[in-house]
Amino acid sequence: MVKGSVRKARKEARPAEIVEAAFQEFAAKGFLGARVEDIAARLGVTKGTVYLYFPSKEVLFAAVLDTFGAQMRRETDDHVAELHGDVAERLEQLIVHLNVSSASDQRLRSLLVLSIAERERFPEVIERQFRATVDHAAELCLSLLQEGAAAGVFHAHVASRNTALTLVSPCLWLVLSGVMHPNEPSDVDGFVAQQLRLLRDGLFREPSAPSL
Amino acid sequence: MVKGSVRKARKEARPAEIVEAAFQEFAAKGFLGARVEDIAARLGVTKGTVYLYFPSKEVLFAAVLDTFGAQMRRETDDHVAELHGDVAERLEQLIVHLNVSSASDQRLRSLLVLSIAERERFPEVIERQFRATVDHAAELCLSLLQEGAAAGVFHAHVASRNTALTLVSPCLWLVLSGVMHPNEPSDVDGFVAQQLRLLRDGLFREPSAPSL
Amino acid sequence: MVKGSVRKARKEARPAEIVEAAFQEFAAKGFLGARVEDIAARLGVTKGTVYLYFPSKEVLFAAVLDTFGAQMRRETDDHVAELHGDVAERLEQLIVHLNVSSASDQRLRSLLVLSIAERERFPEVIERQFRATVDHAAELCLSLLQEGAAAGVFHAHVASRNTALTLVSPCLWLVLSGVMHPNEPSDVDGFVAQQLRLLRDGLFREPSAPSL
Amino acid sequence: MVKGSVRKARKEARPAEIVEAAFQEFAAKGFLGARVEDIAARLGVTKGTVYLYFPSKEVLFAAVLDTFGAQMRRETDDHVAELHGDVAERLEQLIVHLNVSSASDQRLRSLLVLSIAERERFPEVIERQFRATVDHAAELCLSLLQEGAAAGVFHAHVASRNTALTLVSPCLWLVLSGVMHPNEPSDVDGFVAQQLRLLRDGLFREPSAPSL
DNA sequence: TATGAATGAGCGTTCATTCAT
DNA sequence: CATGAATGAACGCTCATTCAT
Repeated sequence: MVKGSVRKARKEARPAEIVEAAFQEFAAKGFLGARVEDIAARLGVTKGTVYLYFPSKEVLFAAVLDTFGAQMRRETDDHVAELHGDVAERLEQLIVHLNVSSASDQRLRSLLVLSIAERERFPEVIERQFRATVDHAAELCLSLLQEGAAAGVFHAHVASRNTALTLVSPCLWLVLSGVMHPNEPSDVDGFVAQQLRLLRDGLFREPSAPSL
Repeated sequence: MVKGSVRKARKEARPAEIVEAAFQEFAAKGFLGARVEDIAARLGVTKGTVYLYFPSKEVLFAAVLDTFGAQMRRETDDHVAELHGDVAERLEQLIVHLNVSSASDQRLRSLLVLSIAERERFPEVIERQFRATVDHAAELCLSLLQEGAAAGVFHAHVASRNTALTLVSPCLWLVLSGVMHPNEPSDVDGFVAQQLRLLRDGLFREPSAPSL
Repeated sequence: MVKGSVRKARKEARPAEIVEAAFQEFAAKGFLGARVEDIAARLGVTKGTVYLYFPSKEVLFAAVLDTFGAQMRRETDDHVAELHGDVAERLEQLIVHLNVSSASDQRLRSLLVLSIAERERFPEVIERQFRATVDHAAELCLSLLQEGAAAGVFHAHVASRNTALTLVSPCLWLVLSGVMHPNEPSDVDGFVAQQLRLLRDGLFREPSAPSL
Repeated sequence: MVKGSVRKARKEARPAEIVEAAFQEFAAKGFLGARVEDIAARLGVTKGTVYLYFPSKEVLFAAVLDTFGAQMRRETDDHVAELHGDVAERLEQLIVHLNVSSASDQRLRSLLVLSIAERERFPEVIERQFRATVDHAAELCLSLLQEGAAAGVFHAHVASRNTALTLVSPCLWLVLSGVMHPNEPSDVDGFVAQQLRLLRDGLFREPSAPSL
């Protein structure tokens, strides 16, 4: 009983371990730059072992994206399910959450990097991946904007995809900033506070300024 | 004599031609995926010729980033020099320009992609590159925000880097969107109009809503 | 007890089963092309099991050749022991038998293929093997030719190895044909009948034609 | 002029050199056993060079078979064109030629070996190859048999493919013998003389013996 | 200045073999 | 007796780089 279960547990855990290690290597070096041998070395095994579980580097890469893409989407959805309060409060919570995740989640950074860098080599996987993260976030935003507009809380014209994308865009900056300067943590709190303030007050001291 | 000067012209034009061809290959395939032979083939020469002007693929890559990074920066600066009108008008013009460039300039897309994909392999070159584009745009924005705040046109608190980054962020979306779906052109005009409207009116129908 | 003897029977039968399965794989794919895992899979066991009975793929291959080579030789000898009638009748029976075996016995084909393909890798084993089949058949023929010549039934000069080889050669064609076109069964009956007729009548209408 | 022609000559000669070297390696070790590096080493170059001329080991193998198959067929046809004398004389000359070639031509041996060993891996190439050698020889024989039968020189029934194959079969023995025992040269002259004698006189001292 | 044949280090992948269970 | 996860040597193929022409 116990005898078999040790190996079995190992075997069942391996694919996830490999995907995790591969994620790190791919994120750091890109698809071509990552060596299967180095992925294996992260687990303390040799490259042959990787091929026991994945038939090729390509398939492994796709598994990495699918695994973490699904994971990110699930986590976002879980968070959305917990939003509470009126529509303005919920939108604020969503924006804060997206900003905080973008700034702090290493996986998100890596996914974006890989999606951009390898889009030509794995178009379908990455398309799926991209829809599951950036597009998905925009859609969540859009729902709340529509709800708020319908309730008369927001201006009617903000119930648009363009607004949703505008609200989500600062997260791209956070992700990008994390990618380019991983050692200079962003001031997320200040950043998101400023975003919310802009949304509330706009740029101008005089409300409904004529120009711009 | 004439022959000589044709040759000379050729010789002097070659590095730039090679950098241009290399840019296209690198943008399409990444640093590792691009073959020196294919870069040469774009010019109708053979790979040996590339090595007459650049000692290695690495150096060529750095030259590509530096050349186009400087080019982009110069173009942005040139545009900024032509801004006119009051501060609000100039900010609007800048935002429109950044959005339009981000949506339509293939070189911008490629630079961002390469910067992200190869950041680990060429950290210094890309750091420089990144500062010359994204950071630079944010700084230009910030100047105008500070000017507007000082003049009392904008809220005082918007004279911050965080605001500048927020304003610039939608451009990242446009670049990203162009990278991921090059065949589905974005609705830049509608997108930028919505950004400007949000900046003017904020989200809420009731000005100065208490929460958010 | 009963369980034990079942196991024992299993254990004793295993080497033969493995050799049989290996023969099929080797015949189909060659020594290098055959995978130990596939040999094992034919028996419904895993590759570790093969190594319980054979220390290496090489040894297994040698066992395959020796086993089936001996088997073929034994079957030929058994048949020869049953030949009856006068020497001409016995020679005819032998020729028919060799032809029919060559055309119909899959094992013979496989042995010849393996002998030819792997002769450099296993020179001794295959030398043995070859002597046990082709050379052996020629020797059996030669005995009968010598007996017939001594009895004055055949021309004296046919009591030679060269004649024996000539008589045996058509079998090579049948084997080869079966190897190359396994789905186009040869017309063995017509083929052997024609061989016998040639042996009886020669090529020419005028007996003892002067030339040729 | 001279400058370029040295390299050009080299380049034009290379494919043939590589095919020749590859033929030797493939014949000795089989397709899987032959290493591209060893093929290159026979020419004093490195494996990269082989790939300048052939895109893969598979293609190189096919080129080897096609090159030498065509070569053998051409040589046989050339010889047939020079046959002279009456039909019996020409048949004799053809048989002698086929026997001598089979015994002495290393290329023929290698082709047969490769055809047999790699038939599953390269079915079409080898089918073509086989038709160009063995089948082709039988057809040449058949033509003469038909001519002789029509002329009333040979028995009518020998104008059959079965007879042709019977006449050609001893060549298979010579080829096979050369493959298996390259250091024991066959007694071709005696062997072929015996074949011809059998064809003329048959086996029996009494012409038209009743049985067999 | 330009060529392109040649090099050789490097990596993806396979598979015979081992051994802890 | 049997398993099958793990190993690691081997090989096909690629491509940046060199250099004789």
